[in-house]
Amino acid sequence: MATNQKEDDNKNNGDGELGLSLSLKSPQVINEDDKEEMANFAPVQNKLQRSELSGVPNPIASPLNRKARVSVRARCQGATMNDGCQWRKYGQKIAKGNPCPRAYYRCTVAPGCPVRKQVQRCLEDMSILITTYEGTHNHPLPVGATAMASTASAEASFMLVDSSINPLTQPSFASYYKYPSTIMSRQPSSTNINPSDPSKGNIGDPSQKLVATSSHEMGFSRSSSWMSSNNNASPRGDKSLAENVSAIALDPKFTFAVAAAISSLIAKEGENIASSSSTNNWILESLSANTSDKKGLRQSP
DNA sequence: CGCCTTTGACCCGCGC
DNA sequence: GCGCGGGTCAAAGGCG
Repeated sequence: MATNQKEDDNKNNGDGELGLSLSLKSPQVINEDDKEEMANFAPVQNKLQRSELSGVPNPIASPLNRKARVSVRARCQGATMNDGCQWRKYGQKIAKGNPCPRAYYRCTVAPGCPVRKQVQRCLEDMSILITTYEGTHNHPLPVGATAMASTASAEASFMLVDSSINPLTQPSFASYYKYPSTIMSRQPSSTNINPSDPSKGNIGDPSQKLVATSSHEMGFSRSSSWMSSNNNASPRGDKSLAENVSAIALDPKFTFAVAAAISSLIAKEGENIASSSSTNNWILESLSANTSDKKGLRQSP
């Protein structure tokens, strides 16, 4: 029931999450790593169009808004993650190849809100919940979500660097939102490349991981200074990337804060993001990638 | 009573 | 053209 569901969600807000994987995708360009996941959700685009045609009120629906999509992976024992929004379940299917049912939720915070989410357990690790948000909220986020979103966005301040943009010259995601405190760059997994040097060719490698540095702690229960693993830019310099990321990933608040943050950002600037992604493949890769083995989390299969 | 979940049916796109 | 699979609809029933 709804009450039980909410209780589960709340319960799982407090514990049980060990990490997450989060990605902001433009379905127009799909990396190899994302093929399977995107295959799982790709038909949504057409279905959303169909929904519009079938008379579902969707005052802000547009191709740009429809393409806003955020995928969040988090350890969660409950049926869903509580991200601060209200969701109504409108369907459930057992997808081929995954015995775990996929649940479909619609945002009910505001009537006609086009945002939907799909929730499915990871086949390879049943403790991981894959939540895919799609669409743009046409309403202010609830207090809880807004608080989490503002916390995460202001403190973590995600900057998306895509395959063709020079992070130093191109207005970034972070600059859109006027959160200048963070430097984020794609880091190659094996080579030592200074993110400030685009000539090194690190931009555009889909295998590269997005990492962020924050000028101060995120307000979570653990120190959450996000550091590049190899540029030694840390003002603290006393924690390895793995330790830092692990600390972040271990904090359940972070999971939901990030989810809410991205959702909020999309709500605010969905068109900006989408228009930017029309020429680029925006991908916010997992922050937990480096600790995925440890935590049992995996990147997109 | 209102809102929710459940669940079978239906619709549509895609591959063959 | 047909079958399959994913996504959505909507009726039915439950709960607070």
